[in-house]
Amino acid sequence: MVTAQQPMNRLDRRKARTRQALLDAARAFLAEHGMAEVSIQDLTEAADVGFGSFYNHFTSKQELFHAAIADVLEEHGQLLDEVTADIEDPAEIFAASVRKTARMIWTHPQIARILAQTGMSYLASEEGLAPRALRDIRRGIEAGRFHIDNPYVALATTAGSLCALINLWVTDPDVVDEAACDELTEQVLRMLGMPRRSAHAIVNRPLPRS
Amino acid sequence: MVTAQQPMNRLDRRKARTRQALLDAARAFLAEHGMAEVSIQDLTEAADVGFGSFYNHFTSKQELFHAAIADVLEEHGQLLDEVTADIEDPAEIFAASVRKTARMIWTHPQIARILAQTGMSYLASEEGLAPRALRDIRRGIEAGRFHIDNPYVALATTAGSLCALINLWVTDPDVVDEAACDELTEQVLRMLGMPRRSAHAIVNRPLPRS
DNA sequence: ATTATCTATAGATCTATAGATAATGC
DNA sequence: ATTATCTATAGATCTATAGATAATGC
Repeated sequence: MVTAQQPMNRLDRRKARTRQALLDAARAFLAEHGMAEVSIQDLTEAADVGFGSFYNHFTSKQELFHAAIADVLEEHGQLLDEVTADIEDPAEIFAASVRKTARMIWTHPQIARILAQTGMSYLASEEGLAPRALRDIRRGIEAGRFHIDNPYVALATTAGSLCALINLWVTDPDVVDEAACDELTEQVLRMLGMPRRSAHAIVNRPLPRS
Repeated sequence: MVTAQQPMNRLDRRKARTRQALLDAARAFLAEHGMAEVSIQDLTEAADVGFGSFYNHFTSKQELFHAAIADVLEEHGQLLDEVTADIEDPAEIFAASVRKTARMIWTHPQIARILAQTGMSYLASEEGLAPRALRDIRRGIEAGRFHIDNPYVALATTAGSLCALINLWVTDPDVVDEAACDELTEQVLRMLGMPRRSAHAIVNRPLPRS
């Protein structure tokens, strides 16, 4: 979603603000209750926007939710790119991505909750973790650091593990701490065929900036 | 849910039939569309039951769906108990459970789809895979076959991987075959700290009867 | 006689739109 | 003058229940 290149006048900005208010409201509901049981009226009220304005921007709840999720995936992807920008080794990029994603339960709780509830359906998506993880898994295999046959299965396992950890945290916050995040990452690396020793070493590296 | 011990007369049987028809309809919808966007009317129509009869058995959609999911978890648990009845080694019980669960996409597609969509929320549940997996993971640790610190994290990872695999199959059936199921199991075993060699060996054992 | 099922319906809620209002562009 | 927002509302849909009907118990 590239921002418009046209000169933005005040009218356009107001329109964008309304749209964003609706997207924000949708995200809040998604994080809290999933996609279920929300009326358009609830959404416009939460967004503090006139009911009819909804239809200036979206034709259905579905469409709004999809747009909101697309934004979430995009933000997640951006974040991972930042964190891994200075890393060369694909295994380390992968590890940092998983560790950072797990830690989003504290740094970006809303995004984390939405990922946990909807992420699984977007494994084949072109945004967010999926394409990046797939890329790193393939590179890792080429570099001889991972030993698996089917990258898609490995991706599913990684994504599923992360979603499950977030879900675990939602229902039982005390069980999940930073050590648990790193342990999960270590387990995922083992799963990809890394020796126990290397897997342990790699998750104890300092995690790059925010 | 123990079946009533009272003598079942015809009236009771009819009542049970109606209830079951509603549960079956709910399962069909759950497998197909998740919990979203189904009216009670849709459900009673699918069950071929008068609309008002719904309220003889359930007070809300939620309640019906919860009962349906409880049944699914129960059936899943039963199936795993059957498959692992004759196995002693906790690691092997665990492996057989995971392999069998993955294969349910072919043997029990409806249950598989429901697990994939709702399973993550029931990680703390007392039914189905969760308590069994937790038991086997703990036993495996005691027996020195698994090497992990946090059984809950391991459970989350296992469940998440399975749900993700099922989701992958739903969106892209060709990617998932029996080999993929066994590879996933092998990866989960590695993740639990088994040496690569043992993990590979254990998923190539013949899988007990249905 | 009892009990569950079914049909019909009142009331609530939700969606989509039309028309009025307010803000901005030129 | 144009464009987005807001308010009000018609029509559709959905829930919960009351009362009639059908099936079974005794």
